[in-house]
Amino acid sequence: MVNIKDLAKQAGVSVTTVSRVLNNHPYVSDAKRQAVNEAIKATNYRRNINAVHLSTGQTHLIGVVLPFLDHPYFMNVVKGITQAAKAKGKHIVLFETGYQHEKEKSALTMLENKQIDAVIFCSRSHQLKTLEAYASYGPVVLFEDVKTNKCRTTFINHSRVFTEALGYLYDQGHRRIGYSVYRQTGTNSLARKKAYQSFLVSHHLSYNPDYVFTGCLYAEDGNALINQLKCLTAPPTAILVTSDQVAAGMIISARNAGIKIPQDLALIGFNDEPIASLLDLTTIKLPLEQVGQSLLDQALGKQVSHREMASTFIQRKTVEANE
Amino acid sequence: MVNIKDLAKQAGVSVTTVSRVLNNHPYVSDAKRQAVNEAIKATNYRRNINAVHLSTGQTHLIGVVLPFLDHPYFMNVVKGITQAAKAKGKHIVLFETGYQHEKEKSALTMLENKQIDAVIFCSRSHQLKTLEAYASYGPVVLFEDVKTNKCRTTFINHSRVFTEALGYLYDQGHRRIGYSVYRQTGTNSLARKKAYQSFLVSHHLSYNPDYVFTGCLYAEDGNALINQLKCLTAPPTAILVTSDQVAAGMIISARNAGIKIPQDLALIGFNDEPIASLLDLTTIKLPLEQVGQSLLDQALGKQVSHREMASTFIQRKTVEANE
DNA sequence: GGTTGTCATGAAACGCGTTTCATCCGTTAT
DNA sequence: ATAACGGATGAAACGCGTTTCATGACAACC
Repeated sequence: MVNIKDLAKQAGVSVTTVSRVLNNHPYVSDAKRQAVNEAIKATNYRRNINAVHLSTGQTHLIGVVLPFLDHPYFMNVVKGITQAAKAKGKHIVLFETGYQHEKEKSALTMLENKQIDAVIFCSRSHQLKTLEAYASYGPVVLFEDVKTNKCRTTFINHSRVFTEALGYLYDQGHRRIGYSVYRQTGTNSLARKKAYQSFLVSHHLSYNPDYVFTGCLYAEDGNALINQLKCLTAPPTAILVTSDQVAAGMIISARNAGIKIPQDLALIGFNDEPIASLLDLTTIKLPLEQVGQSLLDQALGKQVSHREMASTFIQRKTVEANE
Repeated sequence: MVNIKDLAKQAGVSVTTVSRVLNNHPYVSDAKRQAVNEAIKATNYRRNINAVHLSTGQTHLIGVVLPFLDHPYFMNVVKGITQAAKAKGKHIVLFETGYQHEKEKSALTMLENKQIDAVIFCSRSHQLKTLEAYASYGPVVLFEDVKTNKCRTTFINHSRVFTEALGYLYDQGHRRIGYSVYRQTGTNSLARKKAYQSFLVSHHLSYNPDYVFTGCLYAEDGNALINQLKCLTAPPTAILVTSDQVAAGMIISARNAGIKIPQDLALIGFNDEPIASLLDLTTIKLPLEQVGQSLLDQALGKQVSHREMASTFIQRKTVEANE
């Protein structure tokens, strides 16, 4: 294997000059630059990436922490992150945690040990403070709407999105409106809860705990949700479902249960996953790939920044029946 | 940052001995081993991973090449690979290619440049010969059933699986049997085609090109397939669908089109994706996570090996209607 | 003419763990 | 008693690119 030293000898310059050519630095005369380039070609030189890493102290590895890989929501974020990473010559290290504390911690420890340059939390179970404490070791990026001057964030204003969606359902005549989430305590869920409660108050509706469904993530959970619904004497007439997966499960189960959508039950999903268009599901599209790109961008950035991403309401046929 | 040299001084031993302790090598006396371990604790020493990489010449990075990330099939393989990688202290570099030649090539080039230690092809568009040529630079692992003594393989015998499934449908009385695949030219598709043709011959059935559906990968494609079906005067009474995604799309579209499943159309899916149980889809489960683990294992192994993985027939309600 | 500044260039320091090789010592085998 | 061998240990070589700092040359400015 030829190295930069051989190259220098071959081109009749110093290793510094070679390095400068390699990294496109200024202050190299055209003659020498060309000589180096020729030597590179002649020797089929390959830069030793490990030596670069040792020298620069960077690993070019970005940790990506998420609970589940097998869900379109996270998958799309990862897709965006991966694309952006490739463009920047970075690699990603996946931490599929299932919200286990220790697994999240292992990502933080790797950041502390400089085994990764930065870490992106797509979702977390650790406290914000814990993550902030590690921000001194390297960039910590969050996909959630929290106030912090230590971590970078890209987020969706779930509070506003939820409020708007609830308002839309209200305007369609719905008065018994429910919603589903996965966790009760995540930042997003908390924001939604707050928005929901505020909405009820401002519209003079009473709170019914039976209208709030938790643990909903996959299509099977939508199936279970429909079964729960059947036990209610006054079931909700509309539900905001925080994943199209779940909504899809609901639509399929509802058919079997003889529940007509949207007549008996209106649904609004989230994410605009592929299944949504197939089932004509009205949904709120989130720009997850862009979110991923943004997250990676922030992971590489110098400054702490905060970015809000917009969502899009996609009207199909699970709220209003008319074509 | 303390380094191995400081550590050696602190413990009163040579760097070699420290290295031996760090790597659990034999031939270190208990006394020295303990002294080193104490020094490690006292100084909060962290091994510089980049120095290790430079020294060993390994990157601990494994390339994973696949066409699409957003499909349960590949996602599950990646999941298995990622899990196994974590256990072995390796990291994965994803190459989402969309079957573009150049993108696949970039993975091979990285292998050549020693930027990754090995590369796993979950699916490929390049010729086998091309991949084999790169096997001299590092392990090349394939998820397909091909004869090669240069690349390692983990595979499913799609030919046998297909033959069995076709036989099952035949025994159920079906004589107009079709199948769907994504690509026409992939190893798996070719194996299936062969199995299909052989099956027709041995069962004295005639070949009808209208019964072979290509370009089927996502649920939407299942929707399109049903539309195609409606144009046929003698549509197949049973279809082998090589992804539950597609089968799911078909089931949903079939309902809207008034096609009864399984009475009018029997379906067997593949992969046992989550949606399959929800829709009571009879399917052939592939152990994709285990496949992923095996692939990674082979990527790290010294020897070229070939492993067949078994599939499982999961009977639900899209072939036989009874009970 | 002297000062200041820009461009060009290379020597040397820096980052750090792994592994080979030589050596020394004590023990077992002959 | 002596050769042979295994265990223990450290010096030194190896892997290699980046970056700081010093220096020289030349142009521009006062």
